Amino acid sequence: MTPSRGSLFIADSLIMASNRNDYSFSDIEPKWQDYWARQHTYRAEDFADQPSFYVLDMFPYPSGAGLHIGHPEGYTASDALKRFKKACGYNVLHPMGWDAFGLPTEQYAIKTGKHPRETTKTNVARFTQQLTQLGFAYDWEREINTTDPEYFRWTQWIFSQLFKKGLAYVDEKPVWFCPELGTVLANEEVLNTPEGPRSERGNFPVERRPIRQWVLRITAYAERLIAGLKDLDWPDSTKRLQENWIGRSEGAEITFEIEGDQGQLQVFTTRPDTLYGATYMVIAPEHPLLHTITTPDQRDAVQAYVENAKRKSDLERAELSKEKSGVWTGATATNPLNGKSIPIWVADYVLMTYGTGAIMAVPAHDTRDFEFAKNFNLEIVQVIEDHGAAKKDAQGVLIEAYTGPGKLMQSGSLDGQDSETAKKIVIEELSKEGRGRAEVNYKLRDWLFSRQRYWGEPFPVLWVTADDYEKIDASLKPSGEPVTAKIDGEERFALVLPENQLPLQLPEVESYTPSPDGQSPLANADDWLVTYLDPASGETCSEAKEGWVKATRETNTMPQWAGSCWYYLRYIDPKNNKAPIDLEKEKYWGGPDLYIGGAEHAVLHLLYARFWHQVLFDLGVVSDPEPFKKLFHQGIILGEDGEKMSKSRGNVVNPETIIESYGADALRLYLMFLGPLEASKPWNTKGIEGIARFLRKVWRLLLSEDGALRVVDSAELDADSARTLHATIKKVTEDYEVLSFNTAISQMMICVNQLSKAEPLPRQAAESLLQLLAPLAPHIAEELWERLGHRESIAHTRWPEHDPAQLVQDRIKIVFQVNGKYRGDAELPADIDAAGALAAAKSHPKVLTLLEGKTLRREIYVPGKIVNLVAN
RNA sequence: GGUCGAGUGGUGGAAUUGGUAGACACGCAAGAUUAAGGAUCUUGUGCUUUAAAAGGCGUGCGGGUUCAAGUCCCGCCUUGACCA
Repeated sequence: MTPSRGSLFIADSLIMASNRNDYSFSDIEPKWQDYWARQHTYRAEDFADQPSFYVLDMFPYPSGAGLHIGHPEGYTASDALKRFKKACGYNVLHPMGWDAFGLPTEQYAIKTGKHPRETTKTNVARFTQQLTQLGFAYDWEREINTTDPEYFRWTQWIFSQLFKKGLAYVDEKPVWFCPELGTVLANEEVLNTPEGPRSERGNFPVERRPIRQWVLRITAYAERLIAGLKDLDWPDSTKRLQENWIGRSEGAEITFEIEGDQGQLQVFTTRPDTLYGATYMVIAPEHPLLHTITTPDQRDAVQAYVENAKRKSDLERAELSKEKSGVWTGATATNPLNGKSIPIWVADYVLMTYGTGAIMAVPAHDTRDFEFAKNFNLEIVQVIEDHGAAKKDAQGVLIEAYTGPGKLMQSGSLDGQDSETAKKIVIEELSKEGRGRAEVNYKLRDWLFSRQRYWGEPFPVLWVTADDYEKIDASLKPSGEPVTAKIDGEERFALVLPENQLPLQLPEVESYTPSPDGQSPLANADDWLVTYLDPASGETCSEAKEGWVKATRETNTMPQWAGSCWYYLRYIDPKNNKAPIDLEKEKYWGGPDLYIGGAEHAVLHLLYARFWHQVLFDLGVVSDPEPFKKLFHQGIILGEDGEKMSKSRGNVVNPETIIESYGADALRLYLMFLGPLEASKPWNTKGIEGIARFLRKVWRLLLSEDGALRVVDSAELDADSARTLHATIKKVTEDYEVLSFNTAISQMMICVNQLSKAEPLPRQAAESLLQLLAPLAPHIAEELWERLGHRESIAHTRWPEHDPAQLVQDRIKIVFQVNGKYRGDAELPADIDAAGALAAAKSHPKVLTLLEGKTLRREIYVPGKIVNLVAN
């Protein structure tokens, strides 16, 4: 294996020669990466007697493509912050893990037959290597992987808790199904495109199909999810987004009698004050009462209309700009306030999934109702005064809905009331008669929680017959109503596996391909599918036993969101095999002090995780109802052309090639130097030269070309350099705290430029500079630190503090303005008074000429800054 | 259509309790050094009038407040994100 001693020796000495004196990042970087890993430099210690700081990144999906340049952006910020906080004396927790269930791996398995487990392993190894190469020093002892049975065991456990609390149920509503992907999708995973509804992943057409689904009752937490937002330190835009997504609206549920004794119709409205203006009603094509109320002569038209509506998406149907369609059902209802008879129409702009699936239409004051009424010549009655604000034609007829404020009119006894008061009166009157009540409605729908896929967490659920269900111990059942479903045409009851039966592992299957009818690949794993169960303990066995009951397993798997809903908790206690997390550890670390991740997860992941966390809080698993107190969205790195990086555009920048040419430190610094962390900014490969120069300057600042140290132990820094150094310590410290890395780097550049003029360079100054640089460029900082003679890592040194006394200047520049324009300046004593400053200004030659022949009207002196002389 | 955000040199971006706009970089130009350089160093670089000195104009557009506005207020334009 070894060729010959001689040749090796020569090669070594050659490397050494280039290595000693030049900044050779390719030698330095692996050395320190290895050091941090072996020394466990950034190990987080439970219960250490220091303040804790937990910084969390959104963990990646380990795709086959490896890291792209977007990953290191946020990860550099968190790595730098972690190193900074540690130097400031915090016990830091900065973990990393893998959101490894998911479609691409499974697609790859379908194509190649390779088990997703194997692909995941390969991809994780690649990602780990790439992250290490970037100098990210995680506490790898806390690494988690959502596909690890020891992890998803607790994901399943959390699902069981949801099930037992009655927060999980099975439904067979129409859901989005994507034939291409072979799975159903959540509303959030479907995009509204000009070609109709498409899957977010892959942009394939999707359609509505009724399929048996697991659904989580997130709507039960809608109120708390809105209320909890208030105190979070999140970007306002993200909070607003979640708020809109939950879509709370206050209003009333009102009961209309259907004429001809056909029962009642419930509607939800946010404008009960406009009830007198309700001139017709609309029910959704899916409304259960539609067929009962439709009159025989309208039946065919209604039937045809309903068929047509099935093909449209909710978004398509709700589109404002679209021409409204609809058909009269032949039925009429009675307006509960004025007893007027109004027609009931069916129209697809009313959605079954929102409110009650029926509305009272007030065309005068609702845009969509107005368009509909115009289209079908329905009566329009204005009941809110507009005082000339509404658009009307020459005859004084409304030409569009008036949605503004105003007092009531044409509303009987309510005339003259303002809307808000009228709402209350109407609700009060109706509820007295039992025809209505105040009601809060949410746009948020329950969370469709199952996928017909292989590569996901199996549900810890068994289906049994009604008779057998009776025998099952209550601890395996939901607290409220049983969860039932028709499976193969027969009614079955759901129960969950007991904790000691978890994790429920995925079976080995021959094919990962889902069947075109929406059946999961798990449905073909016969041995796994059927099991026998002890009704008392929930223990299972593949053989039938005396007194045990036969059960079939749930064949759906959980969506990718499941694992990411609670991973931030598991980092705190990754090896716990008694509970998802130990409460004492949870209390010690608290939630993440900072969560850094892209804004694209503003509604999905962040809302789901908050929901689970609230449930875990109710269960006593965690001590705080909110998981992420502080959130930061990094912007995205665009391609050099200013467009989003994508393979098809060919503008993708690969971090590995940048590291090869410039090193990880340069890449890290440059990513942070590009602009504010939160901004989207274009990559520019040329710009990294400036950073590379900066790093070489730092190297040369401390080491001369022959490799000798340039620092002098006992030297004093000149006043200018000292001021710059201390100003830099101050600014960099403040900037790191708020993630303003771009300005911190500028300041360090200024400092290096200044210090390179200082001769000799005191050791103290050089060391402070390295400490400031270390969070962002840790490799070069460690290397130079070592060459300065230190035996211990720079990570263990205490963060430098600036000396305010060094910042004080005895002479300062005062700017002179005449009539608000700069005309000169002067160095004046810092403590100069107004009279002195004004006198200095007035004696400045240029100021003198400008004031000549003019009368001085006003003199302004802003202490330490500016003199403005107003004259004409 | 609505909501929110953003418009600053050739480029990325600094600067907001209102106080010299363009820090720091990239790029470009000139020079030095070098066998060479995609290395290093120095100088210059918002636009414009001018030989120069010295001016004028400048933060999307138009108004306003103020001694003073990139920063505050009003209206508009463009653009991005999200929602409908």
